[in-house]
Amino acid sequence: MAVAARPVIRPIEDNFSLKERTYGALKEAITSMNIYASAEEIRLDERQLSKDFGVSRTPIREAIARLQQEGLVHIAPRKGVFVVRKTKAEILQMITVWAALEGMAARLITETASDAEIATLRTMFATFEGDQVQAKIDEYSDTNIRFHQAILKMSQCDLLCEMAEHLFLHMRSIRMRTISERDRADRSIIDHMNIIEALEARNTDFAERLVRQHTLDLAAHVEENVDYLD
Amino acid sequence: MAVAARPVIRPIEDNFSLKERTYGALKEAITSMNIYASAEEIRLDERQLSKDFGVSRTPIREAIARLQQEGLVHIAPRKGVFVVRKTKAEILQMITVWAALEGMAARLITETASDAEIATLRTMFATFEGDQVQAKIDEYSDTNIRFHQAILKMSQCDLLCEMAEHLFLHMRSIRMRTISERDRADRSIIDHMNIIEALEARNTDFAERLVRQHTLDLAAHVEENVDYLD
DNA sequence: TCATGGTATATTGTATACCAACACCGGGAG
DNA sequence: CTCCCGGTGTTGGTATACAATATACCATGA
Repeated sequence: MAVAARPVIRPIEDNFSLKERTYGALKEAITSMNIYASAEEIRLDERQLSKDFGVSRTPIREAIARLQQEGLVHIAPRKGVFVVRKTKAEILQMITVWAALEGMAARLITETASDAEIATLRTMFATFEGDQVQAKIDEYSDTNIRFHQAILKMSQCDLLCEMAEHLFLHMRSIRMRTISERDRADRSIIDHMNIIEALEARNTDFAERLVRQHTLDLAAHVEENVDYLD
Repeated sequence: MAVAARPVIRPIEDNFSLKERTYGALKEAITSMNIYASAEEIRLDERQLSKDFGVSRTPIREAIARLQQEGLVHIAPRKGVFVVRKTKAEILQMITVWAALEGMAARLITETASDAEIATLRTMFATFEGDQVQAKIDEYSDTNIRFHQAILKMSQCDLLCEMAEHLFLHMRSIRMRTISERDRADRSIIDHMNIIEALEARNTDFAERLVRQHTLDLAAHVEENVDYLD
């Protein structure tokens, strides 16, 4: 059968509104910058942004309103819009909540995920056999993050994933590298393997406990070693 | 002594901007209405709201942008803004996350709260001695909600509290009354007492497990009995 | 009668002008 | 030298005009 002369299947690439694009651009800019590098507050000038983006202030303001709701910026009436700096206490709370979310994700995985899915977790660490971890410390850092995101995703609970992602967004500006440092990497990979084993064994309570404790250990580490906050 | 000619005491309560007040008003309106009463979508008309509130569209739009970010409304470009209706699956996910959060709260309570604080939980149920529960079913429903909020608050973790509150906001429109029905009230109060005991005993793991299971039981109940969603 | 295309209208998206409030700075008085 | 006060500029807040587009309705022709 001949193919009909249909013009073309054009899904019409997303016509994002200016508000949407401005929101995305600002969010990206904020999360990718190191907020804690300079001591002084970082201010967003509506009119300046308006010129930079080449749009009017209206979409800028709506984007800022959303960023405010998201907790990324603080609007000081008649003074300016400022990027919020999380306090150490707030970071610790975020990690605590993260521990709760990821722990629940682990539970769900033991109940619903397939063996094949769980098996994919092992492959993530295939390149870190033996003592390769120290050598590929940067690469491991990325893998580390992807591992935790994989756990969340595998839970099949979109909300869980979304909320954890949101928390992670706020922590991106803090250099995660310094958090999972060399001396922690070895311990980390052991934890991960134990977690995978618990998942494979469908040991719900144990898997949750391991995941929770692993994340709470991070909190303790931050509590003790991170000092460039506040 | 004559009263000085002070202009007025005015605590200047309305230091809130129009955007802020519009946001609050819309949020209150949305959460207090029963979204699922009618089958058709509920639309918010900017111009209508503009007239109702007596302000221009700008603050309305900024408030709507925030509500969108919060997940309460959906903006369909050039078509209108609509109050989002949560699906049953989304509700179940919210309850699941809630279980994780409140479980973690219970953990924290066993580690940091004072005996006196924990004791206050008992007083909440003082008026429901014996079989009073069935008689005061409505009142118990409120107490039930306050109990869970008290747990979150007592955890001393503001973020935990805030995120749970946010989840609760989305569920308010669903009649919680029907969720904690007569036949569940008895079981509920038993669970609560067990939870309090575990907290008092500082039994971290057990308290968490009881709290988590109590909430997951709710999820199972919703799964089975709630059918006015979707 | 039905399909098709144009058009009117309604609704949000965007730009811009103006306003009110606050910060900042400089000068004068003590 | 310090402190107060007022002018002035900057900034977010608000209103409104205009543009773009989705939708419904209607006319027209097969």
